[in-house]
Parts: sequence; C-alpha cells; structure tokens
Amino acid sequence: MKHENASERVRQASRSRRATQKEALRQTILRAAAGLFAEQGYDGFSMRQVAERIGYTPTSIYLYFSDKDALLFAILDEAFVRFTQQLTAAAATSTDPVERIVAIGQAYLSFGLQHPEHYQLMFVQRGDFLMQTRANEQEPRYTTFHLLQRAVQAAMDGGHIRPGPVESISDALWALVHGLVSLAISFPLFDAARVERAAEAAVRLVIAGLRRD
Amino acid sequence: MKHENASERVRQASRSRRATQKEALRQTILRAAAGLFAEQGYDGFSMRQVAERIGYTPTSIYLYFSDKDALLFAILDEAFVRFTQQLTAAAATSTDPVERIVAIGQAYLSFGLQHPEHYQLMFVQRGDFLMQTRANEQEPRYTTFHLLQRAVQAAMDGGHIRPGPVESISDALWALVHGLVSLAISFPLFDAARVERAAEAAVRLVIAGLRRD
DNA sequence: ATAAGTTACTTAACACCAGTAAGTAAAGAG
DNA sequence: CTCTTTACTTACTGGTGTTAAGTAACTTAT
Repeated sequence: MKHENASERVRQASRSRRATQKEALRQTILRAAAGLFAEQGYDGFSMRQVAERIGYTPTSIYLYFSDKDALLFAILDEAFVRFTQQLTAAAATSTDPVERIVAIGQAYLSFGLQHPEHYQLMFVQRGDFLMQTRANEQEPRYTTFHLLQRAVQAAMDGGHIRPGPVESISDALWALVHGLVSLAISFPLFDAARVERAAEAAVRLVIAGLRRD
Repeated sequence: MKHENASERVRQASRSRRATQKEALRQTILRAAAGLFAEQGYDGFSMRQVAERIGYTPTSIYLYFSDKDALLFAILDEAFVRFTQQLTAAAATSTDPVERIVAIGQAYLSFGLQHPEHYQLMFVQRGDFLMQTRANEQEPRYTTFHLLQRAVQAAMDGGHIRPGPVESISDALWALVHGLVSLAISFPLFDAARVERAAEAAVRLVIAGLRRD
C-alpha cells in the first residue's frame, strides 16, 4: 500500500510537472508570436517565423495551437482584454451621461491609434473574432459594446438626450468612432493632427446631434 | 521612293496592329482578373488563377502588369470610376444643401454595400491606393472626397448649417459613413436590417448635429 | 529568299507559405 | 528491463509571387 501511495504521488507530481512545462512552452510560443505580430504586423506574421524565434520547428507549434488562426486569436484575445478594460475605465470616469458617451468614444479611438495592427485584425479583417466566445466565459466578445448601449440608454432615461432607438443610435456612434480609427489607420492622408481635428468635430457633432435642448 | 513609302506604311500598320493586339490581351487579362476578384474575393485571387482562366502561363501576365499589385490596382481603378460617378450623380440630385450631404452619404453607403470586396481593398486594406494618381490625370484619387467638402462648404455659406472647420466636419461625416460601411462589411453581427436602422439614426444624428435652428 | 533581329510566350526555378503523416528519441510505468 | 506515452523532428504536399533563361514565331533588312 505504501508503495502504491508513493507511486501514486510521484505519478501525480510528474503529470502536473509535465502539464506545467507544456503550459510554459505554450506561453513561450504565444509571447514570441505576439512580439512578432507587434513588430511585423499581420503580413510578416508566419508560423515559420514564430518557430524560428523560439528555436523549434514549425510543426511543433501545431502541438500547442491547432492552426495559425488559433494562434492569432490568442494574440487578439489579449488585446481584447486590454480593450475592454480601457473602455470600462473610461465609462467609469465621467458622471455626466453625455460626457460618459464621449469618454467611451475617446477611449475607443485611443486604443485603435495605439494598437493599429491589433485593431485592424480585431475589427476589420477578422470580424468573426468578435462573434467568438472567450474561453471560460459565457458571453461572446461583442457584448463589450453593450457598454455603449447602456450609456446611451442611461442618458436617454435621464432625459439628457433625445429619445430614439437605443441600439441604432449606439450603432451610429460606434460607426463614427470605428470610422475615425479606420481612416486614421488606413489612410496616410490622415496624420495625427488631422485625426485629432476630425475627432473634435465628431464630438461636437455627437453632442449637438444627441443632446436635448 | 515609292518602295520606301510603301514599306514605311506597312511597318506602321504592323506596329499598330501589334499594339492593338497587345492592348487586347491586356484587357483580356484585366477582365479575367476582375471576374475572379468579384467571384472569389481577395483571398481567392492569385496570379496563377488568373492565368489559368485566360489559358496562359502565370509569367505571361507579368508582360502586361508589373506585379500583382498593378493588376489589383487596375481592377480597383475601374471600381473607383464607378464610385466617383455614383457620388457625383447623388450630389447633383438634391437642391437643399443639407439633403445633398445626406444624399452623398447614402450613395457612399450604397456603393460600399454593393461592392464589399472592392470597397474593402480600396478604402481599408490598401489605403495607399487613394494616394495614387490615375493614369492620364493630374489629381490623385482622394480628390473625389472634395465633393463632400464642397457640399459642406456650400451648406455653411448658405447658412444652413452651423459654422465650423469645413475639412474636419467633412472628415467626421466621412468617418461616419465609412464606419457604417465597414461595420456592415466586417461584422456578421450587422445584417442588412440593422445597418439600415443604424444608417437612419446616423442621418438624424447628422441633421440634428449640423443644422442651424 | 534568306539571314538577323525582335516579340510573345513558356519552362524551370527560387524562396516562401500553411499544414499533415510518419518517424525517432527520451522519459515514465509496470 | 520492457512497454507505452510524450515531445518533438524530418519529409512531404500543394500552394503562393516572382525572376532568369530559353524557344518559337513573326518582322525587317539585305
């Protein structure tokens, strides 16, 4: 019996040690991949490049990520966590309902300008990413945008903005900031100063367009 | 002398016939490429596929287009001509300055929804396309957007909208429609009905946000 | 009419890519 | 000490854009 208990313990320990190592390499791959993506962008991002960085063959990566998409989505997932955090923080700052809407928009714009490559993939090239549900969670990722809908709803309930269809108004606001980020990212024409001015005009447009009285 | 004139004429004719044939094949390639792009989208678009369609080897295409980019830009150029036409036509319909701005926006949205693959490449993935100058023209392509700026300027001059920086207001409007198109294209979440409702909300937002009194 | 030159196209190849099947060496279990 | 599992590699398939070199046909000049 002693033997059995002892060997059982050893077996467990061995198993968990191996699991830890496995997870460690997974993280190594993920970090190398995220680094490569940040440096080279989507175009320069290949399984072979990632493999070379960590000193393994490309095929090894497939033991930890089912395919290139899975690896890419793991990178985007990290970015999405930061995205949600920044928007949530922004929503918490202002007390005035209209100002809160503006703050959310500015946080959104700020994220897009700071992580253009990630933004491009998250919200443009791989729109399906938003539809997926994150591991260990029930709700799909796009529910982060309910933050904006709630802010619009609150402002409307408080009589600060004109009544109207909450979802559609929220979508229009989303389109506005998304458009600003996209223009800033995609067009060399839009330098930082011009984007800044356009953002100011957008804020005025939104405030004048929504506000009651 | 007669001989020289005759041979000269023959030489010219031969040369122009060859030039015509050359142009004909160039058009054949372009049509096949445009067809492939329309059917398969950007991902399924390859030089080898184009070559197979026209019954030539891939290398032959390089005798008519310097590289894949050149071929792609030729396709986008055709789309851009249609884009400019549709926007110009829309701008000419309305007499009311504010309505004209709205009409331009609706034409923009309509184009994007009808040609999502082209739009994606023209205005998202290849923003540098807009910076290029079309063959036989002086102005770069992005000058089409001056249409919107002029409409805003006219509305402001006529006292129909609040005074403000024309370029920035125009950019904000552009961002709004561009964002709408992008969301509609990129997110499965946005079905036709939801986009339609968002567009209506956007129109109300713009009118209320811009209009004087 | 025949030789020389030009044009239009092809064949073969390079360097890359994502992904799979089969093999190998080491570690752990009995 | 053998058997099995684990971790990883080698070898390969079929795809990509692009270039260098070769060939066949047509044009021009003598």
